[in-house]
Amino acid sequence: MEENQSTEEKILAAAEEIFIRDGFDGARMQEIADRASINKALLHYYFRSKDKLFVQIFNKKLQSFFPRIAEFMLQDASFLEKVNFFIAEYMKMLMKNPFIPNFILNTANRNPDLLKIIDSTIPRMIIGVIEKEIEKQNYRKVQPLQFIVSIMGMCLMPFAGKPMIKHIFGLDDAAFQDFLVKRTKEVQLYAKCILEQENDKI
Amino acid sequence: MEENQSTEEKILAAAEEIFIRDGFDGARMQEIADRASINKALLHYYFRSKDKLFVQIFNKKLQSFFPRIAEFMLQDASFLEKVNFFIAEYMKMLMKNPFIPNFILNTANRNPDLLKIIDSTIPRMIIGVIEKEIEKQNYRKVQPLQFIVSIMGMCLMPFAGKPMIKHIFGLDDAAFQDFLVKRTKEVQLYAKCILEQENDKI
DNA sequence: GCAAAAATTAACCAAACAGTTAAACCTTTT
DNA sequence: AAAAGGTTTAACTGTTTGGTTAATTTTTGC
Repeated sequence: MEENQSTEEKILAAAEEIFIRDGFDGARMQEIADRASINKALLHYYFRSKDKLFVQIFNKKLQSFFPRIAEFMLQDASFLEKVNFFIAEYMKMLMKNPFIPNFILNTANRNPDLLKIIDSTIPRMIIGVIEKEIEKQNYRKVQPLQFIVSIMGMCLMPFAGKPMIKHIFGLDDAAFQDFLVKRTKEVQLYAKCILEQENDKI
Repeated sequence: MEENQSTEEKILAAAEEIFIRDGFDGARMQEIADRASINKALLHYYFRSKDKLFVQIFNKKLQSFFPRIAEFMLQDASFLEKVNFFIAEYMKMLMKNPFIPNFILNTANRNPDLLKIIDSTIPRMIIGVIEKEIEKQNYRKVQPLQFIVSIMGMCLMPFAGKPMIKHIFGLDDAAFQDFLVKRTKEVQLYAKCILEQENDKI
């Protein structure tokens, strides 16, 4: 625990760790207090309830889950460049926050109402961009939603499924890390394959 | 609650529902008992502890998470046929058990030791088959592990991320169902694209 | 039909939990 | 320097939880 943090920051940092590791139901207020090196009553002094503290953490993490790519998507780079950029940025974020996918997806499944704060303007604008790009370019008629979900699935899977993948394929930490490092380029390649597939092959 | 089930079956059915919906920490023994229409003490009479009951459910679900495809993978159909079969079978299973991905992946993340019962012989055999097929056929040098993880990610994502996808893209139940129905063919198409990408394009 | 065994229940228990209270402590203001 | 307001703590509370116990009911074996 760093000393030069304010109490509120210490609490948020501790709560983030515990909630992300244990989920809402598994997390204990006492453990959050211990990790922040404060008395448990202070948690309630600052955040009133477990729910309110959790929502705070969840909303914060939810924002990093949706990459800030709006600006880039509207630039006039080629579509493939945009897709590659998205994949690279997203994988970078995931490498830094490997437990986000599980935390967000699981919480969203248990309590979909928490998603209400999301502003869907940007994701839907991206769909629009993709639709136009696909029509404009000689890419086959990929369904934008199916395409996006596939890209996200390919990016997220190694993180959401890490223990599973490591176990069934017998990878140690080094081997898994190697797998992760190579993943960005592989997903970018797959995206290119999917987009450039000629129409007559379908 | 069906009447012609044995008490043990009633408990297992109720526990499955509750554990899959709420996870281990969120589940309550009392609620499982209520749903099975029995006294809570009976749970412990039959399964001793919450942990033991949970492990029973988890192991059962874990098996359906790994499709029985060993036989098919060893037949002499074409590789693309095998991949398509895998995707179709897996999507079929997921349609029937839409909450499995979240339950399994989340539990595995929180408690990787529970994966120890998995027999990895078959998954690794499949890797071997893919390696041979890729070498034999004129497919480019796809990395088998990357390829499998991608296929699984594309299949699982709609289920693990259902509330998220529905919300950010504004889909109602019907629209999401439509998305799901079209998904199998789309993933099969993507898999084909990935495999058939000519070497010189890379 | 009856005794032994298995199944089921109501009542209970100790631990764990989120949240509260009232007092102590520190910092700022005047 | 002392009042005031914000911060922190120890101790506590009411409830929920997984699990137990001892008694009761049902089933089984003879």
